[in-house]
Amino acid sequence: MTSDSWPLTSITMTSNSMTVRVRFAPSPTGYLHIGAARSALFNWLFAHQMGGKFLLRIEDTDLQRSTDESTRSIIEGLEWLGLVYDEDIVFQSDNAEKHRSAARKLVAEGKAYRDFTPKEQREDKSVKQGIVDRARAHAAEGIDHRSNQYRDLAGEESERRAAAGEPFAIRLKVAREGVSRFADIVYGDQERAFSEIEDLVLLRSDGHPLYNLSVVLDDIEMGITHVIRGQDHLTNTHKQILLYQAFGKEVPQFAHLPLILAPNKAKLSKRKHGEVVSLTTYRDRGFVPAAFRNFLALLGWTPPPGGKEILTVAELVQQFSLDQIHRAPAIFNFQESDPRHWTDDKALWMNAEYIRTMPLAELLPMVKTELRAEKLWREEYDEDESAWIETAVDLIRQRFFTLKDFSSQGRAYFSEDFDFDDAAVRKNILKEPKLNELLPLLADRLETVEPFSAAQAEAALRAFTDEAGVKAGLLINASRTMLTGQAVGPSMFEVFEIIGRERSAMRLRSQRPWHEFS
RNA sequence: GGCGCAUUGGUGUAGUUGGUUAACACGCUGCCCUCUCAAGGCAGAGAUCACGGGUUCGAGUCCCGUAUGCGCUACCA
Repeated sequence: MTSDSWPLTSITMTSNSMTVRVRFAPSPTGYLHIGAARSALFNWLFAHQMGGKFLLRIEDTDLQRSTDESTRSIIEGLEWLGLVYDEDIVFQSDNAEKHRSAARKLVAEGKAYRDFTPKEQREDKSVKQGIVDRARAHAAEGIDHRSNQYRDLAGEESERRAAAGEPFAIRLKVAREGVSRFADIVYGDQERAFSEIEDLVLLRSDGHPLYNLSVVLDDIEMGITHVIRGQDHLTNTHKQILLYQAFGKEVPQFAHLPLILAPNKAKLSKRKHGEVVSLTTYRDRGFVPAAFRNFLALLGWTPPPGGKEILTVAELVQQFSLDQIHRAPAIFNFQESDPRHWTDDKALWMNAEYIRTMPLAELLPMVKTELRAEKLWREEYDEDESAWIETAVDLIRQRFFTLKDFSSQGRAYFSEDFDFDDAAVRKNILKEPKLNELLPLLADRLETVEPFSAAQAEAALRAFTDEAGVKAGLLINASRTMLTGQAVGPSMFEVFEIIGRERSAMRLRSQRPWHEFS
C-alpha cells in the first residue's frame, strides 16, 4: 500500500513541524476496561504512525474511588498489550494546586465567577433521575437553567463575601449568545448553542477541581495535539473548548471513538457483565497479547478496503487511520451462559489463528509460562528435551484456542496425571469389550518398533490390526483415548511418537477406563 | 425534559462524489480430505440496507419525520 493510494487526512498532516502528542487518560477506579484498552491502543497506533509521543496520565482526582491497585492494573494491562508510554506518567492529583490557581485567575479576569449558592444535597435517587427531574421542574416553572444570581455579582461584593469565609464554587461564565463549533475527526462537524451549555463548575466549594477543568489544563501542559477518546465525551467537548479559549490556548484536534456495547446494545458494564469486560481476564484466560490487540483494533476501525484483518503491529501502525474509524457503536458479542462463547467468537478465532500460525519461538515462552503455572513444566524442557517440547507444542497447537488449552486439553503430553473424557471413553473404549485384551497386545507390539517414529508406529499398528482382524480405526481411536484421555487430537501416529515408546505402552496397558468408568 | 450521536445478513464491517445481481471476515450448513477433531479446499444458506415519507430517470448513499438504542445534561470522571 503506497502513501499515494492511501493518503493521510489533511487535518492530521497540516503542520509537519508540530509533533503529535496524544495521551491515554484513564481514571484508576477498577480494572482496565476493554473499551479503555481500545482507546489506549488507538492513541498508541496514531502516535506511532505519526512519529509522535504516546503519554499516560492517571486521572486520580476522585480520591474516594481511586486506588493504587487499579493504577497498577492499568499499567500492567498496557504492558501486556505492548503499549509502551513515552515520558513519565502524569498523576492528575499532583496538579490540583495549579488547577485551582488557574480557576482563580479566570475569576480575576472576569471569565469565571464565584457562585455562593449552597451546595445542593444529593437526593437518594440516581444521578440521571435527578437531572431529569430538575430539568422538568425548571421547564414547568419557566426557569432558565442558566440563570444564576451570582453571575453578575459585583467584583467587590464577591471579594468581600469570599474574604468573610462564605463558601463558593467557581463557575465558568458561558456567553449567552452564540454557538460552539468544532470538527471532530471521526464524527464530523459538531455544533452546540451556548444556550444549551450551563455555566460549568470549575472548582467545587471545597476547592476540589473538577474534571472538565483538569483535563483541559493537563492536556495544555502536556502539549497534547490530538485528543482521542470515547464518544461519551463528545458533547462535553464544547465545554472544554470554551476553557481552551478562556485560557487563550490553541484547541487540539478531537477524535471520538464509538462506544463498545454489550450484545443487547446495552452499555458494557463491569457490574452487569463481569469479567468479560476486563482486560486482565484475557491475559488470565490464555490470550496471546498480539491476538487480542489485533482484535481490539478491529472494534470501531477497519483496515483499508481489500486488506486482511490479521495484522502485525507494524502493519497496524502503517495502516491505521483516524478517518477509517466509524461512528456506529461496536458490539462486543458474547454469551455469558455458554462457556464455548464466553467472549466474542471472533476474538477466540483470532487467538486460535495466532496460536497455530505465529512463530514457534514466540509461542514457546507463553506456553512455558502457562505450563509453569500449572506445575507441568519440567526443567529438562529447557535443556535435553528442548527439541521434544518444540515438536510437541507445534503438534498440539494446531487445534488450540487459548494458551490454557496447553495445560488442560494438552495435559497428557506433559503429565501422567490427566483425566479421561467421559464421552471419549464410552465411544472409543467401553463400546468394544475386545479392547481390554487388544490394547495390551498392541502395547507389546509397539515396544518392538525401532525406531519409534510415526511412520513405524503406523506400520506396526496396521499390521497388528490386520492380524487381529479388526479395523485400524478401532485401535487408533482407542489409543487416542488411552494416551490422551480424549476423543480428539492430532494424527494418532504423531501422538505415539511424541508420547514415546515407554509412556505409550504404559498407557495402553493402564486399564484406567475399566477401573474408572465401570 | 432538553441536546447530541447512531441504526447494512446472527456478529464485526465495506460500500467516502447517489448508477448493473449490496462486498469481506467470524459464525452457521453441506461436501472433499481423513484414524478423531481441527486446519485447509470447495459449495451454500442468511440483508425487502430500522420504519414512513420526499428529492431524483435512479437512493444503503441526499432531505424530513418516526421508532429504537446509546451518550451528554452533576459542586462525577
